[in-house]
Amino acid sequence: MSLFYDLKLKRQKAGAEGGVSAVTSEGRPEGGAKDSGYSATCSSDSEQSESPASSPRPPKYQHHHRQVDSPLDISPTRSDCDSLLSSPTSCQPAHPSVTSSQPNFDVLRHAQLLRAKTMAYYPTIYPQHFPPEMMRTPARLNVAAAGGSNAMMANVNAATHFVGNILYRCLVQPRAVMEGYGNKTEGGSLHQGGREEGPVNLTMASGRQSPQQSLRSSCSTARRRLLPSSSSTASVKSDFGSEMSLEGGEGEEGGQVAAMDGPMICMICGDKATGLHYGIITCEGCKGFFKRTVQNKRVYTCVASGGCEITKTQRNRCQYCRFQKCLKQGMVLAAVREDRMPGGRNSGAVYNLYKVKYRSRKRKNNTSQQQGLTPPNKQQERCHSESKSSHNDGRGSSPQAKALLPLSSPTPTANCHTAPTLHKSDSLPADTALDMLNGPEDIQLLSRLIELDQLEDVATLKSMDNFFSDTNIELPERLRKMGDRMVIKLVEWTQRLPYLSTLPIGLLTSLLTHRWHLILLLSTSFFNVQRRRGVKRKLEEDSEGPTSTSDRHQTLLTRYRHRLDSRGSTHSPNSDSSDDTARKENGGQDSKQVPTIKESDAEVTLIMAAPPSTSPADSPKPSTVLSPGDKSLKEDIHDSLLHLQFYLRRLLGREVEYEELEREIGDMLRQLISFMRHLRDINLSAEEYVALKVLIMLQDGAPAFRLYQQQYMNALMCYLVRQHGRQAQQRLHLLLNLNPQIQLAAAKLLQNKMFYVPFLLNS
DNA sequence: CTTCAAGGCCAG
DNA sequence: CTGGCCTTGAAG
Ligand SMILES: [Zn+2]
Ligand SMILES: [Zn+2]
Repeated sequence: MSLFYDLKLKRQKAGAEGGVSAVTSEGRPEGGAKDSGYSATCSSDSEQSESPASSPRPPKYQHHHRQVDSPLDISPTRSDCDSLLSSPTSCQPAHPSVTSSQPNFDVLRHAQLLRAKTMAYYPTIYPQHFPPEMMRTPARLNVAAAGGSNAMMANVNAATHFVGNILYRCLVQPRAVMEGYGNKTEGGSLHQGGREEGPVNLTMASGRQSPQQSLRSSCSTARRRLLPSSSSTASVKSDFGSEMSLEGGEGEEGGQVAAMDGPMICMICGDKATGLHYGIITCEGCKGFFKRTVQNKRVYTCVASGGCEITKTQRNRCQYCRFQKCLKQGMVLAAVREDRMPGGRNSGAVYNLYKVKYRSRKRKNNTSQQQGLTPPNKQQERCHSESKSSHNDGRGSSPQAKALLPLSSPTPTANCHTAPTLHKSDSLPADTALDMLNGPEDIQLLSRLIELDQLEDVATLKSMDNFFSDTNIELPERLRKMGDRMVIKLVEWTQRLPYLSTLPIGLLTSLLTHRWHLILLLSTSFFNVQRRRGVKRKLEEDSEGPTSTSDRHQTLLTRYRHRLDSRGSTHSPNSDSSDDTARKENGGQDSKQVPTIKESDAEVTLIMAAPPSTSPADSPKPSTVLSPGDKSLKEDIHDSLLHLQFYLRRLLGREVEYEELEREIGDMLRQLISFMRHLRDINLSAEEYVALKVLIMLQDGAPAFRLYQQQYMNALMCYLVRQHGRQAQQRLHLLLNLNPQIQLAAAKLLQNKMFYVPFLLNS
């Protein structure tokens, strides 16, 4: 097994509690498997450990002369750069191990799968944009092919060079870039004008921050604590209930849906079933397996190709495939209670997701009158007893409307669990194709994204430990190195992205060219927030025992909400934000949600695609309540200024006046800090962060990317549904709202030639 | 009071 | 980690 798996195993052991753990089949203790040979089906070819992608050659940057017009400008001069370009080490990844990560088989498989499917529906897309050879050769294979420099490597070099050129120039010479490339891009190049200003009034909340000067962030854990942003998602009342109830997942293959004969058969493994569990009929084992997986947020990997057969005797051979089957068969994630409250019945919202209802479990006629032309061959247990039909009707109209929108948010539920199902009847075949592509894999997509993000060390300058200390090297050189690393990281990152990794690197490069600033801003901001969180948490842990009353309190609160929820109570105790624990752990998420509950998909799309200059005004902001944050914001800015002052002094080797600094970048910093604070306040999770990043990169691009965008959007939505239940849509809206803010802040950074600032803040 | 799905327990 | 068995507790 390659390094890839070894790492995962270690992680599993290490981060047992709380965080998402990734495990492979091998991850299990031998003893666990009933039959020792469980690797029979899954073993497959082990990965040939590939050597880290040989580092791309340093790009040759060309610069335009420019004069240093600001005392804070630390851009290198042309001569500086040119003379340094030849440095052979400049582009060597600091951590070779990092670069060796490659998409695993699943990724490739999915990508290929998707490719195949999309090709079927869009016969014109690929030939047009992607040369066949490119499509046929997954990046990973190229790398593995080792051999000398192959075509792949050449591509990487080219891409690195290209993007690097631009990125570097943006970093140090934003003006040139803006003028040179700014307008030639179709989609979202930085909008020159960035004269926006204020509309980004996100602030709020209390909280003090401490500008950590010490870089103690543990970089290795790219997937830090994924802990669910807020454990109490069960807020009461929300008209979302019905919205969410999806299209009663048309059944697709019902697997061995026992003919209902005497003994019930597990729909997952065929073992003797003990009843309805999480939406379908399963055995005790599959029930427990599903519960543990969801509760512990475990992520598996199939060592084979993801097609392992799940039977009573083999079900323990591959957790990945077992879980996939669970999802495919319709087990409902939301049925696993976050508050762990036993007994009772699930709320209607969850119940509506069930494929099989408690009641009419015995008679499972199959008269689906839906529009779904799903082959009703295999009868699914579905009872259209009560409300179900009404839900379907309700949403029936929406799909049409959003069909044409590029960024329409997916329907909350169904996509997560049911594969091909859904309405194929609706208009465009295109959308049908999209739906077809949504498999249960969605659930794990985000986890995978987190794993392969690996941008933390760049965003925090972690990998540039000698960035400040190494005074032997000229500042320009160090800056250039930083730029190099960023470029390489970004390019590599795009190549690791599921689905996208098979695209010609030229396309990815093109995307990056137009979006790198947004991606970097989001990344740096996210990790900045992450670090503060980490520090804060640490302080808290140090001061108080592990599980104290606060935990219990939290649980109780959650339970309370859960109860109310299931009862359909109408009065919402949103005001309970006064509760200490609620505010602390929850970040006030619930109470902060804006009333704009049902945003039409159209609006969502608008927000996502809207240029910074216009969107801020119309997009509903999470207008925060109290504004004790005002003072805090000032403090934050002040701290950041001090922080920057400190580092700039080190970098420049001379004193920097605080006032001067404030004058120069105060404005921009205010915007940047506001954005970071906003991220903190909404408690952006790692999953949301990675998903958002990809979505931003793909936004309003070529139509060919819509499919991919939809993929990621669905994955995000699945995650949100799982985390926020009925408030998923609101959450999505909140997240998409970040886009214009990001564009504003990023544009401002470029405009002021201060793109290095967020990096320094993280150092 | 009976159902029965959810969570918990804990040998294996 | 698994999964058989037990306790819960809203719904009927
Ligand atoms: Zn089973
Ligand atoms: Zn498998």
